[in-house]
Amino acid sequence: MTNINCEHEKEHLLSMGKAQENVLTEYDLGKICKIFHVLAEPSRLKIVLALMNGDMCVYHLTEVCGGTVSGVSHQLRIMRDNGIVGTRRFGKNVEYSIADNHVREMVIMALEHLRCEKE
Amino acid sequence: MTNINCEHEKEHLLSMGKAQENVLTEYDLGKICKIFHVLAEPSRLKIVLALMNGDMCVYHLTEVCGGTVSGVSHQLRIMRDNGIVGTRRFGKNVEYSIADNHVREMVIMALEHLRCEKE
DNA sequence: TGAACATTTGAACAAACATTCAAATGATAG
DNA sequence: CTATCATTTGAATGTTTGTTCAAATGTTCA
Repeated sequence: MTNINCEHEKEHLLSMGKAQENVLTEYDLGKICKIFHVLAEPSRLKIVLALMNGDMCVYHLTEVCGGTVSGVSHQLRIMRDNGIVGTRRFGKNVEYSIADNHVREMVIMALEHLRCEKE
Repeated sequence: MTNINCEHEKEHLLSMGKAQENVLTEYDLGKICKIFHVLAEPSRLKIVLALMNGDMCVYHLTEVCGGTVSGVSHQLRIMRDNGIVGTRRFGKNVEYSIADNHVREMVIMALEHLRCEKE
């Protein structure tokens, strides 16, 4: 690949330089993609949106989000493995919650992004 | 489905109530999932991360992110269609940029989430 | 201990999608 | 106009993954 000469080449080469300095490891890149990936599925995002209103156990989440208990549990497992939700057991029940405020902020930003697009 | 009685049932029912009030339309849910979906692919996230350092055209992005020009263009198309990046043509070249600050914030939050997990 | 409940797990199938190569379009300069 | 460069598009394919059903695990209480 050789250089091309576009009108803004100087600026672009500068951007390239910075981008190359700030490049992530493949591992970190994968980790972050996984976070987004987890939130990218309607069934899972529904669960996260529900949990933003307060903690709930699997059964209640299923009532709010629809689908089967098994399906919801599968999705919760994936979210737990990726640090999106946290769990706490109370007797027979397991209470799920949003893992941290970064997750909350990510969802809020996505909602804002959508809201702004509409205007 | 009937009610169950877990230790925190009162709180959970309250959470359920709020969650049911704040439920999104299927359309909006899909839109937001799409946003996350776009950011969930390594090839695309690389591009977004690169663009956070400044605007670039397809060729330069390909140099920074690897892969083929065709592949990068395909991904840019998807990101453009979903309001993640914006475009501007300059002669033969097309300059790509991050669409808005919400996208920036979402990525920054994901990076923070990762950083906090490490500690 | 055993019965009932809440949740998890495993396996299997169908749908979604990133990647690639080849060909097409858009734009400029000679 | 046509040759060349930059980008886009289309079609095909191999992988990934959400969903479902059935069975297993964990927990309480009588």
